[in-house]
Amino acid sequence: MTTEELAATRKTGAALVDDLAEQIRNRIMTGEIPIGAQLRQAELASNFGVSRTPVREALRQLQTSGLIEVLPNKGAVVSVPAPWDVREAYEVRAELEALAAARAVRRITRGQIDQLRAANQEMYDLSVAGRGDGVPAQHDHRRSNDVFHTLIASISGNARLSKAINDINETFPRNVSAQLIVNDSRHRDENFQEHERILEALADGDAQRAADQMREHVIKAGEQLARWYELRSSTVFRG
Amino acid sequence: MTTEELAATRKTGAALVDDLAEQIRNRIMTGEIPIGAQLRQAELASNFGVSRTPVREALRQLQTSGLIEVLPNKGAVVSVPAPWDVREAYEVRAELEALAAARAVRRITRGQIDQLRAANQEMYDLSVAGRGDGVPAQHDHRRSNDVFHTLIASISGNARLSKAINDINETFPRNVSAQLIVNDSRHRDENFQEHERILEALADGDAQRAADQMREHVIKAGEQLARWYELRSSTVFRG
DNA sequence: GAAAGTAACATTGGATCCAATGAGAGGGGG
DNA sequence: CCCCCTCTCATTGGATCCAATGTTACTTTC
Repeated sequence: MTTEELAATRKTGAALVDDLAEQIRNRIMTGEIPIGAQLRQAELASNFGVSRTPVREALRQLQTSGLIEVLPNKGAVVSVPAPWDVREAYEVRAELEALAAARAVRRITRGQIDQLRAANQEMYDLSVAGRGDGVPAQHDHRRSNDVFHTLIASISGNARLSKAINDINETFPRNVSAQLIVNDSRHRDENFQEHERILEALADGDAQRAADQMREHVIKAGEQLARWYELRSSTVFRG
Repeated sequence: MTTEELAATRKTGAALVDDLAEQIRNRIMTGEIPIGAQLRQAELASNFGVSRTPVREALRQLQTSGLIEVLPNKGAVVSVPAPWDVREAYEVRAELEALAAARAVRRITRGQIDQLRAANQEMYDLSVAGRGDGVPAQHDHRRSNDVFHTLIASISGNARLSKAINDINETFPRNVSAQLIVNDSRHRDENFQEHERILEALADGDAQRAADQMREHVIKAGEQLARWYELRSSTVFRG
């Protein structure tokens, strides 16, 4: 299908705009729209079968969340994350997820621990099975990883905390980090074991350890992502 | 002057929309536009001397940041904060500001400590002088308070952290907390002394204590704000 | 042949238009 | 007397319009 108007079964108002923003965000997150790419209003409008008006409102939302940058009279481009900015953001995210893990200790149930363990195992299996399979494997992997992290955040019982973590996550396309973990067995194993350590701390009811393990894990993930963007920018300058 | 078009000297594009969003946000933050109030596009448009188009984009930005809610075909209203939501948000803010304080310890200079001390003293003096003077005193007080907190955040050296803290702050109108502190001498004194304790920890280079004091201070402020909203909602239901 | 100017084209951006939905008043029926 | 229906008005929301700005390719000149 050339357009996705079928999916947007005649929504209207805030619903339509939010939906547009969500779909554009997804395309950026998955890398379908690459970093630095121009977002032309007319093109997006025809893609989604609407006029430019709601598209522009959706772009404003994405601008506010920092995923795109809007230059006066030049339009919107997907933000290219600076490595230092990634490190800063992940330091914040690490602290927030550490808080979430600490809080989750007091509220987590046996069933939820099993759920988390299953998500982690699934993520590992997907990584092993999908080596080199490219985009779909990365996509599935990212989903399981998101399940793991968002589940802990939601168990924390603080909706604002979940939202704050999510807001940071939505700032950077993360298909790249999935790529790393899927294709590099060392990263994959480390990632799996870090999750397991967090799980153990949660199961033990050790809030301090859960927080520390989570903080360390997220910082490490951020470092990998920052490195990837460093590599990428130097490649771009060469190529 | 009836309109503020003078201030908006023919801006255009993202600059105009951002400016509109900023001005509307200010009016909400100061209470000039009260909580729960309807925001009519046509009214705002004529107030600012523009058409409804950029106003709608500005409203989308405010919607994304959570300050207003947009209901389909019914327009935008200023969000009325639920007390539990305020507590949750301030728990997050407390953690972020604690991190900022801890990080600031390693970077703060003697001059900056003096600056902070001056801001705190000014805030106290303004509170004493402005008792009962109403809106202007509250406004000045809130500004000095903001200086104190944003300065520490900026000293932390993590721009994302500053932004995350700011994003949470911009979610709730805070004229009310200023009102509390200006008019209640006990709150005023406690606020002053909490700031002093944070300053001492910063001056001593004690990251742990700075973080703990800051966390406690912000949680307490959040509790006050939440209480205020509780009181308000029960009053509204009676009146 | 290169650089600068210019003219056509593409794109953004605010204003305006009209359809659609919602709110409220007035009137008719139970 | 109260309830409900309908008609009208206010407001939102997407589409369209036109001016303004930016970009690119072509031409002209040195």
